[in-house]
Amino acid sequence: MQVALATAGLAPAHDAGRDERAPPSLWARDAAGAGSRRRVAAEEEIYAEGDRAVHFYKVMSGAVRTYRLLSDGRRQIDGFHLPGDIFGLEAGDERRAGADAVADTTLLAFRHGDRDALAGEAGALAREVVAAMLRALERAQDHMLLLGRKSARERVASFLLGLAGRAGSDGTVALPMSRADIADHLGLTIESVSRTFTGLERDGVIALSAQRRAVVLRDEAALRRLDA
Amino acid sequence: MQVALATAGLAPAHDAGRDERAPPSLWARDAAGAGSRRRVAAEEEIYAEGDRAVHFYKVMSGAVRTYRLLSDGRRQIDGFHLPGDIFGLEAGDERRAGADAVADTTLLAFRHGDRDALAGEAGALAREVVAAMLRALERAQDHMLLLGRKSARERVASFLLGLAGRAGSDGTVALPMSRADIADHLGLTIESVSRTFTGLERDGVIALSAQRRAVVLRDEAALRRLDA
DNA sequence: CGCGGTTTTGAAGCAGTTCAAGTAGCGTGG
DNA sequence: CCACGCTACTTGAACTGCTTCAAAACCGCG
Repeated sequence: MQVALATAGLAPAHDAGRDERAPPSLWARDAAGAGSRRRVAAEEEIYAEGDRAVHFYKVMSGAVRTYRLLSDGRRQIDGFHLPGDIFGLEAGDERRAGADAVADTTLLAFRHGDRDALAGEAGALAREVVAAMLRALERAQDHMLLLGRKSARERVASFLLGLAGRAGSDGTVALPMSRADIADHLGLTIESVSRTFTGLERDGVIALSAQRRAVVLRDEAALRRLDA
Repeated sequence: MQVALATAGLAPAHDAGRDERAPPSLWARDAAGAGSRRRVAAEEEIYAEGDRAVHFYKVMSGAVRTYRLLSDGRRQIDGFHLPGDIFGLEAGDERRAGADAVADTTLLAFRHGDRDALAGEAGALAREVVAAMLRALERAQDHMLLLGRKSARERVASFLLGLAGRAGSDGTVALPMSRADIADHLGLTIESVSRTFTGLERDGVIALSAQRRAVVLRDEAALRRLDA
């Protein structure tokens, strides 16, 4: 039940202006296209709201959150981005959301300007970008339904199923993000998230690992029923 | 604070298959491009979730809501579409949201297939479609923040300011939609919406018309403060 | 082994919901 | 033209799911 991108866009490229952050020196051409590699440590900022949008990214490893803030600090994480996901596309030339690494992360960075060039030919990346945009929109819809109309238990169920569907290998789901991140994604408090996990475990629907950062889906059918 | 499109997409056109509804006979070529005119009465369905997506639309007059449903009937309206807005673009060939007219409405309908043709040249419509997609994404983000983190009063304030910004001529905002529609858009109940309106009126922030379907923004600054 | 951060648990509070009337606008038909 | 009946909106009162505030348990780490 994740929402994907910050915002996607086909806006004209703005190559002028300072970059969102001093671009780290760890760049290198990559085989997977025109992207440059960038490494980000856990909890490190990738870009902030208001920054000039120069690049968009593909997650190679790790996990990223994109979020918006209210003036008093309330935060809404609109999506977690896992390996393979593209994020950071913007409609305008300014960041409408912030992004930072949830865990140690490796990214592939592309200039927004390249997109247009790439769009001309039948490049694989161009398709991927368009697909990412569309997926972002669908996820945003799903997430609005979740935030507007689902109970805490339903939200957590949707979240776990969504994660399982994306990163899920077997019935075990890794939770690279903190309870606070989950809470800010699901529109709940950390206490509610924790209590909901506990409740689902008590009911035999899930099992929590000792370190609390992984979940085993014991009764996926029950979760799907909750997903309404 | 509206969210715009159902979902936007550049998916390959699927000209086969039945249309979402028997296309009404009231079609006619229009000067504004390749669109055909379609009239829809208030509360009439334009298309339903699950329908094959054949057209996308531009609102000429009236108002449209696009929404998703949970199995038990809970509804989330992801956006209201006012004159000038484009909605009904889909990533896949199936409708992920339903749409119906809030009031008597006139639409301009375009085949999804046309989009690709139009995209090739530098048509005005093509630009408009892309812009609509991007706007939809930005609005979805704003709306997720609203649904996930704002109080009832803040939600209503955002909603009114959003409407004012779009359809707003002077300080008066028309509300073509019912309280139920507003509630399902803001993730509240009709009672909460009503009480919040009443509360804002009591505090001199807004004034409600006699028929309750229009609002005067008496203290826009106060609303903006609430918008956080 | 003790410290700092995260997660869980507990208890009280409250914003918004739910259930239940009451009121008002409006089209219909007498 | 007004009474009727319908539907939409508002208001009231009680309830509750989630939050808030507080503290305990757990974990990783030096």
